[in-house]
Amino acid sequence: MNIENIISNAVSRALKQLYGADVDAGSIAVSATKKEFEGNLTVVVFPFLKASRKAPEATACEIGEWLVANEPAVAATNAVKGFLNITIAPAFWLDTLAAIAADPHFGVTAPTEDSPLVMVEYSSPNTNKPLHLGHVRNNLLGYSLARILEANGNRVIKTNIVNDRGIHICKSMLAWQKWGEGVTPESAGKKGDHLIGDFYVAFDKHYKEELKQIMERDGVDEEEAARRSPLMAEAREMLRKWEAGDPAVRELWKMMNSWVYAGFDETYRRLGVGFDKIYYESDTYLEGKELVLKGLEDGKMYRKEDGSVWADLTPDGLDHKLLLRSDGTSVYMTQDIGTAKLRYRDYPIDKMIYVVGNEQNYHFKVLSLLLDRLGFKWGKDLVHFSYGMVELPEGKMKSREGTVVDADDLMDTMVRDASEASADRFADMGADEAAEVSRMIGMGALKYFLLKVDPRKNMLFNPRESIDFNGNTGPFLQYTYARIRSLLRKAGVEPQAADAAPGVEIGEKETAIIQRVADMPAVVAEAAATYSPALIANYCYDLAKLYNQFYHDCPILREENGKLRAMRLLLSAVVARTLRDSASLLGIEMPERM
RNA sequence: GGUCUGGUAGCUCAGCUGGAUAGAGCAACAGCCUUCUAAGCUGUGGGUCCUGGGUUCGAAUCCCAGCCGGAUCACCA
Repeated sequence: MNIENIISNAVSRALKQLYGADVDAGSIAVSATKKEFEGNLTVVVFPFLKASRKAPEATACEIGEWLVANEPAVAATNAVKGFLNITIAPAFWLDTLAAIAADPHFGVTAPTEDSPLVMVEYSSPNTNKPLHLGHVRNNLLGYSLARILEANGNRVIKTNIVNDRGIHICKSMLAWQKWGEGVTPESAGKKGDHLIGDFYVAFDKHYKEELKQIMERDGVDEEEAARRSPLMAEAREMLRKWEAGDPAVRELWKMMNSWVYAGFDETYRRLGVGFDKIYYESDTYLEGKELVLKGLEDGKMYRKEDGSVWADLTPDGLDHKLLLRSDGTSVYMTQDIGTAKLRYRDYPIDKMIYVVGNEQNYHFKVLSLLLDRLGFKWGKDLVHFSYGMVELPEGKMKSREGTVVDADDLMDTMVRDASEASADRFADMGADEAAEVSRMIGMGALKYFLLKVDPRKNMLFNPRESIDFNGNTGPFLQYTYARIRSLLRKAGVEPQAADAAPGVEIGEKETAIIQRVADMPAVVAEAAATYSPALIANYCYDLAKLYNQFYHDCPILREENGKLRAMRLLLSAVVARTLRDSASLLGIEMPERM
């Protein structure tokens, strides 16, 4: 049981004995004491005034006296207005430190067979272009979220739905046939996803030119020109052939997609993300139709006179939603229903989380209602983990204007900058280790930068700032870790839980750190409940900052009191481990040296 | 226009289940490396928490209205 609970329980008992009031311990607010006041924890007594029928300060004093007399963990209290500040007994902090040190999995709850089965969908790329900065945010959020849920005792399946079919793929294929037949990633010396992306851009360029010519030649507007475009007609014809299973088209499609997947795999590997199960839209896009037709039969949908099928969502405050076109083909929503069906067939999931940008908020609101209507037990409370766009200082990312930040280029830049900024520090390392540490730092900087901000907000990605390794950054966490590891190496002993010996003098800084470390399970639980990697990031930063302050003021290796030195080493080791474990929930790796 | 979402220091962001004098980082300025890693630490300056009402012992936080920004409202995905 953590200290907050001990205190709130004790206060609850105090209220019962002193005033005969029944106050649920869970409703008593216990928070960290502000640093300008004395104490570790603070209880706000204003809510108890009705029961005590006394002034705030008098009530706080009475409860404080009761706590000192009856709760061993409480060493002293002081009351300021309606705030009861509580100083926890040093022995309690030492016990806490020892207990944390003795538990190798502190802060992490392992899932069991009965744990909820949660599926997290993230990444979900199109196969016509390489991943960009927006995908990076998506991937890091999705992966981190999965880690956090796992650390909080859920069974998690990470999944990816690859959008591998459609008109956009055909554009790339057509462009390859027209302007690059025979070119392969090997012959071009390019990652497959980048190569395909180039052809997609080439299509767009030619298409734009063609539109302009048609508009001038025929004197029509853009919309009409698009209808007359031979290029677009060819692309559509290719899509038709693909859907009909034309062997040549399917063969080309397979080959080009395989190039793209090889490229994606490399990007995923560098990002440090992965999946347990990948779905391909080409396998799932027909699946939803059946469910929709079944729903139609059961009267959950309706058919218009042109043959199209709709869902009436007006009872839920939304609109009517198209599910099958008049020609019987499915739309995006229907495909997502189909994907849900396959997933549920494959796994008996209890909860589904979709990591998808906030431009699709409406889509997922509708999907939730429809899945619920169609009988998926997790439909009603599926989670759309919605995140905002990443903007650049120059404005929005627009692929057409070439202001997209490519994921691979970005990672290259981060690692290169880390390497350059660290060249002097790494002088005593071998080339391999220096490269590996640079990689961890560059990636750590990127991951922390993108994960520390509230996901649902649009964020500003400032390339210059992100490679500044000062301040509230990933490298700061890594630096703190590496420094502690170095300290422990120099100490030459592995600290033991028993080093938190009774009677050791323990200062304010140490207790503040133990208090923060002890928070980790609660922080993980809250991050899991609120789907918030940012919470973990801020926790890591807090802890690292506390430790750095401690480090500068309190000698460790030079401490002459053996017990005190051992305790501080133990504390350092515990901080290092907590930093490593919590940062790993963000996918951030910790170097032993830097 | 409807719906959703955001507005906190010059900039980037925390804090939001109501609690004490609203916090970090960057940028600026001033200190601290013969001592465990200075990618650090300490200090100074910097605020109409968008505005106006309401709820109450107490509001950045909750409610209502308004202003500003973003997203969305396709037989696209």
